Amino acid sequence: MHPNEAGPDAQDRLLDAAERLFAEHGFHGVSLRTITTEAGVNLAAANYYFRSKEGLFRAVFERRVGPVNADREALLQELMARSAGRPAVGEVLRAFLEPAFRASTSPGAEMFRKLSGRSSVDPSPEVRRIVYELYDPVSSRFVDAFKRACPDLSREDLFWRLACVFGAMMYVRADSGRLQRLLGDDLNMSDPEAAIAHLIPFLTAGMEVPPITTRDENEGEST
Amino acid sequence: MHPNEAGPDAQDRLLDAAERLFAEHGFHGVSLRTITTEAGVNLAAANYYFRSKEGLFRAVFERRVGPVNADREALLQELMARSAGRPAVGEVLRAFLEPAFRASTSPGAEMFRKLSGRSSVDPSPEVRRIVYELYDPVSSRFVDAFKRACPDLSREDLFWRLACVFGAMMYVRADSGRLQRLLGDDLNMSDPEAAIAHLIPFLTAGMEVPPITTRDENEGEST
DNA sequence: ATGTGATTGAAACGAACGTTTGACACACAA
DNA sequence: TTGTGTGTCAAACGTTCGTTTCAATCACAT
Repeated sequence: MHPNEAGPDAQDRLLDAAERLFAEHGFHGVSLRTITTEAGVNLAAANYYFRSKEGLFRAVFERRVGPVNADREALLQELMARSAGRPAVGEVLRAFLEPAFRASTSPGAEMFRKLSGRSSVDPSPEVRRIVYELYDPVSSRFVDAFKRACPDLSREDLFWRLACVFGAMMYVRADSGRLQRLLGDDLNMSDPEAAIAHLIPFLTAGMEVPPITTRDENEGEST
Repeated sequence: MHPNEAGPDAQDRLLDAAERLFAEHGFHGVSLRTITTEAGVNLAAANYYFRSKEGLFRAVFERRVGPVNADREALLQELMARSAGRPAVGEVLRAFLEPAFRASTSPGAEMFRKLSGRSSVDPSPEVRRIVYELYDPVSSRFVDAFKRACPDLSREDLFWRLACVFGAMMYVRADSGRLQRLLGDDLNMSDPEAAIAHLIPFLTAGMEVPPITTRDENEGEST
């Protein structure tokens, strides 16, 4: 390649610009022309490097999700070893949430958290599909961990409670600005440590509420 | 108007089709041609009745948000009177959540819940702006109610906890299908009564956790 | 019957979209 | 020096977009 020394190369500048603009306008809300202009590269570069607009979108996620998944796996494995397979639910939450908020403090990482949160409930099915494919393998291992941490919960109870966990995590990562409108602009949702410090106690308390539905007899736990 | 007896008129069919397609593909992910074809009306009808694509989107929301806001206002007013201005947080949650899930059982209303949840963190700022404008007046009254229900919480604590509340509500309304992928297709997030029954205990427990940050002296409560 | 205002219809508008092309510039090994 | 692969560039491809136009059509009061 012939770019060089100073600054990131075209591929990285493209990913950075796409990360920001996809987060701020959505996949269908921003054009490759806008992205490539912002990145300072030629329009054709996007298709050259990433085959298509969707390929660029996927590449933005692949760059960030890999490290998050690795951190989550490592924390979960360590937790499982330490707790002999019966972890406290608060510890599972910590292993799940910390990598999601703490992974890298670069300015691009904050943009990606917004993009990831917003894409998790994006109306476009192709957007959600890409996101889920990348997060699912590790997420399903955490579902197992939650089952072990809350053995008294029926699948239905766990379903609804994980909806609260995922929803809260996603809403904070998305940082839509709504609550700042309602409570004051001085408040800030982008501090990873504050997010962790507040979310874990809240969600732990919710997970520890006594079961609502009765646990079905034939629900085996998948050892 | 000259349509009649049988079936909804062009305007309503347009709103119904738009409600579904916006929910499934997003504002920028579906075209007026697709919407008008699905509604069985001429392409020009969308601009004729609603001035623009954005006008149609806004009209979809206005049709549904009005009743939700009215229900919320009524429940909150009744709660405030009954509790002499010091409501239990679980009751505030109930007054906030029940109208959001229960408002109408028509098939269109279920589609709108998805649309509303997904639009709350939509990457496009123009989408979020429309949604917030319609929900905010009543939502800010609920913020006050939460302040009264949790007088020991600092603004920062309340901020993070309401993020969990909004996030959980929005995630369940959005019904992205993610948790069904992880836990099983037999589970169902679209039952309003089940959502209410599970969310309220979970979120109440989270709201009642002891304060994390210390309450600032000069934070006055707005009587 | 006639005029009027509201609605529908087919067609076209210019603009913007994702993508492709082919010529050109560069680095580096042979 | 020559050949090869990689990257850049301006330009164009065909398609689709939101929106507008204007004539045709309808229900209905006059």
